[in-house]
Amino acid sequence: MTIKDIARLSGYSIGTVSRVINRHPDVSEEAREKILKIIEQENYQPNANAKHLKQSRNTAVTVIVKGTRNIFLNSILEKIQQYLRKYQEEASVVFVEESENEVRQAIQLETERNPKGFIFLGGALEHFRTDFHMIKAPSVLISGWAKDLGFDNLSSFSTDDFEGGRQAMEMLVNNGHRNVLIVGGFNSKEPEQVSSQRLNGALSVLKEHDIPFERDRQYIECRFSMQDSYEKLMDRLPVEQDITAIFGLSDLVAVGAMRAVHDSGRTVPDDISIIGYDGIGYTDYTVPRLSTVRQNVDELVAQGVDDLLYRIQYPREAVHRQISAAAVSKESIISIA
Amino acid sequence: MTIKDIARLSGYSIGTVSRVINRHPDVSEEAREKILKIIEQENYQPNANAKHLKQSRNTAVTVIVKGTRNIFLNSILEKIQQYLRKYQEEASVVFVEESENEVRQAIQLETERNPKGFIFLGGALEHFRTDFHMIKAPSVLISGWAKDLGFDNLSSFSTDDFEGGRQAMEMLVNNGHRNVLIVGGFNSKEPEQVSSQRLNGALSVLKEHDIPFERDRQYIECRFSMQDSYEKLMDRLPVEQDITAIFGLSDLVAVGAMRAVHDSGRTVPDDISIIGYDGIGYTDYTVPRLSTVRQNVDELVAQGVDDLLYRIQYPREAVHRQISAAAVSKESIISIA
DNA sequence: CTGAAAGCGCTTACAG
DNA sequence: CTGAAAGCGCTTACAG
Repeated sequence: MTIKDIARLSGYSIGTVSRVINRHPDVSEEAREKILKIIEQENYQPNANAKHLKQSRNTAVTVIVKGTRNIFLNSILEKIQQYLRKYQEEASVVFVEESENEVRQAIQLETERNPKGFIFLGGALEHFRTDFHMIKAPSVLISGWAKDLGFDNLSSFSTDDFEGGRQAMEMLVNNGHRNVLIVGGFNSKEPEQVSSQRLNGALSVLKEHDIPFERDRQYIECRFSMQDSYEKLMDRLPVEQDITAIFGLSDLVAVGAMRAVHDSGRTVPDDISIIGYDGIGYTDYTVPRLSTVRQNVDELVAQGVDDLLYRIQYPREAVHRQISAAAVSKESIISIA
Repeated sequence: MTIKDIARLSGYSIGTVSRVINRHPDVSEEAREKILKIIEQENYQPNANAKHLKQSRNTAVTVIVKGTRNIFLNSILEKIQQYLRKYQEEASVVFVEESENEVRQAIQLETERNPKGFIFLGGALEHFRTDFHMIKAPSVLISGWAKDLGFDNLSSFSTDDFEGGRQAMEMLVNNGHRNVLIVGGFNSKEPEQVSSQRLNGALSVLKEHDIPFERDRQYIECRFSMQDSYEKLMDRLPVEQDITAIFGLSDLVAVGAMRAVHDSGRTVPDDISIIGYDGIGYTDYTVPRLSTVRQNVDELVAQGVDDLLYRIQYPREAVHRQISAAAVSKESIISIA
């Protein structure tokens, strides 16, 4: 079943059929209806290769996952693929190490494969700032905030991370914790980075309560991985005998922290309370269960993918939206008030 | 830069250039060398759309992941993508729920997109047995054993799961455990299913040691997820006061089991020792650290992908290979000998 | 608003 | 072993 068959069946030329398929305006209502009906009847699917030969665009949306072994991003990826599938869209996927520049990778992919759109899962804003202007395809950043970069082909959908950070810290403070460690991310450079937002939200709560926080000592940078969190904390916990709580800026960081607390001879939550961020399923099965700030992954994915598919069809300006999160209290926090 | 440019630069026709690119035998050594040199010089990449328009094959390899929220399969997926990338190959990915028929999905995808090859990550042998004959593209099953199905376009690479199951149970038995529960998978139907292999390996060890095992009572079916394992064991643990060890047929199952043991008022490993299977990174961060049978993911991926790419180029018969695994002892097992 | 035709970049019988 | 040419299924100026 090709465009030729549809043309024959409808009595119009292949040119007109093509115009109908591509929503070209200069087609009579009559022709459009008749042709659409036949396309439907015959369950005709245009050949993507032929289409993109002309347009020299690839048929797939390319998803770029920044970071490996990241359970949270993997769970988003699953949802994205399943959501795209509903619209018969193909998801091509590329995993980029945290140390690599994901935008440069995308630039290279655009030359090699020319995907019709990019979805970035996570990412370093500095790379977007310096390199994204080279990207032409409609793109969306999920779990990141690109509004202030001002690219007209880059939308972004993220959790309201400042507010999420606030909620996490409020939960600790409300339980009487005044001496906390915050762990995760690298926040010197980009204030819009998700980890900075979460950190700043948390700090704003401390400030409101007049709780002192020595940033150099009490904020610990590390990758969003169990391993890095664990190693950094194994170094620091021995010299931090007074802290009563840890806010891990991602669940993986919090899980690494739980293990480090244990290995440094203290107990969660009796000696140290812990809260994470993301809401990965695993937080229900740790011992103790991990309190966390649950991101609304379904909403992030639905809005992000909808926006991208729309902009692939009908160019319009990028949109930026924040989705609210909710802290969830579990066994890993005790009240010391 | 198109095939035309290469033809012009080399002095040969585009037909000959095309033959060189596609490794067609009927080309003189002289022409081949000259053309390859120019291709190299100019860094020419054939246009995949044009190529596949003719061959009407999609440019991507489609990876079908059987199961969502499966950390182990996600980690394999990451490696597969990175490995394919090295060869400039595109990975299109589809996640299929455990309850769905992954082979029927593939059949549909083959009609819609005609990928040049399929990689199945995990899967139910019964679906392969009944439906795979409809698949034409070269395929490989990773983490599954398809040798006995005898399809000539389906290779398979798996861990030697019988041996892996043996190692896990030997570790328990050597530590004095004689009253164990084995949890995970659905083993009534397919003896070649990975879970059956692991189970049978474990049972063979018990038999050698003359340790009794009431299969109906001591083997518990469940999905390879934390949640299902947790729920099944919360039901069963109260009535199993005598057991001293649990073998989870996947790490996720073992993690769910750890939590269930805890919630039923017992302690790991003091009351109940636990060993898992797969070797996901998380086993290093649980409290206590989880003993497991580590699968050699790098090897599975390297061999599986190499075989598939080779067979896409040069049809040959499917290969089936088992890769050895190694049990790793950690804190979740104590000796009661 | 519509059709006829050129052309996208490649592969592959066919003829030599 | 090689070239000329048809054709894969589509899009899009061009002419009407």
